[in-house]
Amino acid sequence: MTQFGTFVHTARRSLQEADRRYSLRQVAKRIGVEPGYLSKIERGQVAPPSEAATVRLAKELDQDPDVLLALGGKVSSDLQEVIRKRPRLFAQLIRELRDAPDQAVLRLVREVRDGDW
Amino acid sequence: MTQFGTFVHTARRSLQEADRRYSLRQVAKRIGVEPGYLSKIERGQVAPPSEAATVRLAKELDQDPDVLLALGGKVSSDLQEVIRKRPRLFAQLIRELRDAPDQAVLRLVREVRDGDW
DNA sequence: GCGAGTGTGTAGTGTTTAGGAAACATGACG
DNA sequence: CGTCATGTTTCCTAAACACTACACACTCGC
Repeated sequence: MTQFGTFVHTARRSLQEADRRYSLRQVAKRIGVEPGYLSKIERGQVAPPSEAATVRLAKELDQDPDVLLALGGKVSSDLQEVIRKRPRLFAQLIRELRDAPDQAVLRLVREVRDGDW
Repeated sequence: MTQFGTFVHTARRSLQEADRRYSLRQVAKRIGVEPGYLSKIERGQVAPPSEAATVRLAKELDQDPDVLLALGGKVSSDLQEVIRKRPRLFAQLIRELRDAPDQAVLRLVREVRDGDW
């Protein structure tokens, strides 16, 4: 999963260009990990961090946590909880949507948001 | 999660009543774990087993793997993969459906199955 | 009463996860 | 030159995960 490291590195670099508070060290400090660890993460030398750390990192870099978690091979635990509460229902829905085009999924989202149940 | 152990124990016992091939030892052997381990699982003395072992157990006991995984605090990795491929889309949909009644989710499932995209 | 089969208790094992500590090298600048 | 600040490297580890090995005790059928 070098995807993860590259993504983080690129995002941070881009912020750093405009604002030197986005050095590796300062970002590491703000999200509560050691600089050495963040360095290894960016270079893909270690596995992506825990869910909690990933979310802190995403927020710090102004990225979507769900996307960053996905790059790290994870799924947010609050989503998992929703599924676990009604496993048959959600398993069926999600498998059904595996090959559906984005459009179709989006339509469902809207349909639900307009709360017509 | 003693839910898990109790569920497994009950399911196995019920099968065992009619068919003595469903002793703890024989089931353990068929799903490829040590009897002592399965015993501890049923009594909640250890955490629920890995995803792979859970699925084998579910099939052996003629139960829905997704349900058993859920009882074990897990979500099937193939579902996770679907989500990880389009994290924003699925995160939004699932969160939107968190409080929706079963009826509403079911309607979506049918809607999608009737493939109207 | 003994052998087969049943479930259980204790102890220990290898692997993975999720990092921390500290030293090192580089470059920029005043 | 000295001294920041930057990123990197090496080494280490505590805890959780997912089990195995094996001895023990009980009971049922013959």
